[in-house]
Amino acid sequence: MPTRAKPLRKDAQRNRDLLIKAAQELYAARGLDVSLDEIARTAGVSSGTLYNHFPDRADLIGAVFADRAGTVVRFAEQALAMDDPWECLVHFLERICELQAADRGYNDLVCRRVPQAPPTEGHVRGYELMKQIIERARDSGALRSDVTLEDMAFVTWGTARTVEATAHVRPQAWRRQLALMLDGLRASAAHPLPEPPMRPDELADIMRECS
Amino acid sequence: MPTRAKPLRKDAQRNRDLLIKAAQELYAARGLDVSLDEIARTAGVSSGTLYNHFPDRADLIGAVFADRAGTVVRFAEQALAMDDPWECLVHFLERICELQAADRGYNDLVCRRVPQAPPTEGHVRGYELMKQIIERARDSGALRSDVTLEDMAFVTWGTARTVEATAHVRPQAWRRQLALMLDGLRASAAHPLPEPPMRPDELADIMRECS
DNA sequence: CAAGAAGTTGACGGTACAGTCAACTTACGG
DNA sequence: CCGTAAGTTGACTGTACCGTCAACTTCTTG
Repeated sequence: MPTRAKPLRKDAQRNRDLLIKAAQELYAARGLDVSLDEIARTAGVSSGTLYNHFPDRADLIGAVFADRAGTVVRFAEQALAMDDPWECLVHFLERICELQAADRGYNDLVCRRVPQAPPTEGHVRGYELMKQIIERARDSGALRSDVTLEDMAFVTWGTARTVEATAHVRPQAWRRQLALMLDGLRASAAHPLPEPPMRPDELADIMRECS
Repeated sequence: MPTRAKPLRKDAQRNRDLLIKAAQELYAARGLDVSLDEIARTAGVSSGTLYNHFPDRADLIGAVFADRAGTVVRFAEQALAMDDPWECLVHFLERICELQAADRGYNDLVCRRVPQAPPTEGHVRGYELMKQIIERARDSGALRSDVTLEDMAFVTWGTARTVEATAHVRPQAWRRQLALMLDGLRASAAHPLPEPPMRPDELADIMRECS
């Protein structure tokens, strides 16, 4: 089945691409708070055209980051191809955090008050692969047995603000934070945890709401 | 030496207090992005009065959080009164994170794009005490030897977004994240770190700019 | 209890942004 | 190459916010 139900007119497609490109660049550089007017201006079209293609702000964000789920899936697959289960986990988390560090928009998306990204099938697949990564690392005895997939959100959230804060002065600082966190995730480091892990549905709620 | 250079008029003092109280409550509940108009409205005064007392947004924020440095100092002193150096560190960090969790305004202040909080002498004292806490824990052999005071920023930044994200669904989730991070800070968990620690002046830059 | 100093008011001007729409322009099928 | 559907434009409305100020009110002091 082909992608488009309605084959977009030539100029319309061109403008759509220009808008997504402009939005992508502005988001990457300055986060998701860029005004829609500025995106239209940067793309060289009028604001009306923007609203024509993307009625809601979320539509534009969705279009810009549509491929990101696929990128994450690729990272996960690359990681799973590695021999050592622990290295696999480390490699995957590093890649994710690099993505956050390289794109402020994506960093925001991770859980800022963003007008709702719709959960695609790519997300589901990424979720499955991440589960594999975690389970493999845990079964190998390298990852502590009391952490869950949901705990990985702590890595992401933890990195998120550090990336923002240190972007200008020390853009690699998050690597140090991640390394400290990883040392805390090793089975050999395990001490009892105070709070039960988040349930999958709780995490889904959190991702969805972002009040 | 008394506090005031100019003894404020009675009603002026009352309005000032009302404004600070209103700002404090709104900040705590919704973060630092509350509009100045709303603060004035909540306090029951006109916007002109607000600008009269606090010409700049930073002045108001400064007034609201003037006592926070003192609170941190108290926490540090309480912690240092404890016997076990490791417990001392844990206790202190938990208190700080509890502060973040209880007050969205403070959580923002930790390093959001905030219009500059002026560094007071209370800050300096807090800094000194924190240094003591770290050194004690390190000298005792409980805290890994390759972490510095500046690394504690990772704890704060890490907690910051987690608190935001989980506030509604799992307000205590940060405790689990903190516990994982603490396990990574133990000497027994130490693996080589990839990035050199932030220098004090770098961290100061980061806190100051918040571009 | 004056009288002026100190403080307050709320309407006002300016700016930035979201979103709409009638008039115009362009592309495409026949 | 023409007619129409598809798409674009940019001015416009509405809203929310910051910050100012001249006229007004309240406190204080002698």
